[in-house]
Amino acid sequence: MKAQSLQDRMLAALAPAMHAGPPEKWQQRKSALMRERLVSAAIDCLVRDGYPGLTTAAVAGACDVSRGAMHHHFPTRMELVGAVVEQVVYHRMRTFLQDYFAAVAARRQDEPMIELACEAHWRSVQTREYAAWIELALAARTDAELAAIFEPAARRYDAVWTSEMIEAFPQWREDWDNLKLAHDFTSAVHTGMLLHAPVFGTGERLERLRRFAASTMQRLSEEGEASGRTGV
Amino acid sequence: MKAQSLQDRMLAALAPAMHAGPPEKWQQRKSALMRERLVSAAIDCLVRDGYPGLTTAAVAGACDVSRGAMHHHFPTRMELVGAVVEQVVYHRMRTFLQDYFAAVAARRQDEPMIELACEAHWRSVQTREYAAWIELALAARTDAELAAIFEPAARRYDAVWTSEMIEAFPQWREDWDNLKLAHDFTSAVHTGMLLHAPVFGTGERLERLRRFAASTMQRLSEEGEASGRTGV
DNA sequence: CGATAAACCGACTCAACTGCCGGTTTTTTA
DNA sequence: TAAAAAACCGGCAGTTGAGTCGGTTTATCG
Repeated sequence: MKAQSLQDRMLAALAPAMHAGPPEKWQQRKSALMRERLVSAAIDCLVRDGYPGLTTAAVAGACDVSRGAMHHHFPTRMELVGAVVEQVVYHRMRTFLQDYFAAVAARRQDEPMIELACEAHWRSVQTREYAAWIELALAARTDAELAAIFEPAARRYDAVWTSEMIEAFPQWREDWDNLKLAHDFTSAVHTGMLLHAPVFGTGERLERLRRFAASTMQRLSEEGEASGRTGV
Repeated sequence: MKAQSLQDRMLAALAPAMHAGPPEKWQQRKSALMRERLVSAAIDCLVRDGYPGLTTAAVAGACDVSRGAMHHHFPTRMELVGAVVEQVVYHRMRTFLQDYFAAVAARRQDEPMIELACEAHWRSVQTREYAAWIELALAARTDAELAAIFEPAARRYDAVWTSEMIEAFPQWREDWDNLKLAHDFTSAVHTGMLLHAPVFGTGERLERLRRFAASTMQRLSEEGEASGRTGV
């Protein structure tokens, strides 16, 4: 099935480096497990206390291991951060694709695809991994060392999205600029909504904004169809 | 002139506490001047190195004064942060209002007001003070001490905007929900654009998104007019 | 089983930051 | 002009965090 292979290709292009060797002696497996625990704990720290709260002591403590053990897997803090970045980028793509294609498979006949995509994106943006993404993106603005790791990864996410989507939806090709625009727009609005949540709250005011953004995308899509593109 | 008094009222509601005593002995003036220099230097630190980079040593150094002198004006770091928050909130409102009303005064007959407002907002969001606002807003998400200072100020900004605008544009009253929606929407999109700038770049891709957001607001405004509201 | 390597531990050094305080210079006031 | 007050200085804890290192336990292989 086409959607499945698309998912596979996009995820493979962003998969963390470690997902490789299948021989898997027990010690290698134990090591990989520990790395996963450490990365997950690091994401928790990031979400709870922000980038400055991502300290070696906090991460090691959350995993009930010593700082020495952690040093064995991640010699420096920045190497741990690098693993977190890989995981977060991968998870963002995976969550959105899974959610979106599941919704497409289950959709009623009259539901527009673009609406499903907006809703899937909004959900993907509310995960703890995306909260970590935001913390990293913000910190990277003023931390050159982090930017050297994060920004290439963020651009890679963007590049994968762009290159794969143009191949997956050839019928949008004449309207390609609008699909990119829709993606940029949705990303910007949803990120901005998360940032303004302390003021906007999480109730009707936010929900109204979310619906307005989705209907704007709906309209953009209809305009594309009207100007000659065949429906998706 | 009505616009002038509106500005005055909105700015007065957000003005920093220190703008008061007119007697002004030389020493008081000197002290106020030093406080301004320190706050301005703190904003520079915030923009350049983020909230963790806002250290007492960096701020004092940027002003060529000792940490001891700084301690005289701001006994703790958080008191300096409080002054920065006041300044940033005030500046955001001031920049937008001045820019907007200047544009309105100089507009050609066929230019829609909503377009001017979007452009003024986009410009106000590109100042160093708004960059500082973003750093504070983000850091406040995971720093309870900062949140206790910043979030009330941010909500006050929001409340002033809401309460004054409803009075300044009574002809929008039937369409009031849409005006609030437009403001929330524009804030969210522009903030999201700033955050995605490292990926989107600052060229045509960003400009296209900005124009699309502005035209979306234009359309929202026209719908309001069509449904019975008189033009502004 | 013995040797080698990987996983893990706890203590140490070094640097950076905040808050504090005694002392000095400049301005105000009586 | 002398005393009081405000502005300013520089150094001293106390804390926290990153990175390093010798030593210990556990798995792997000959």
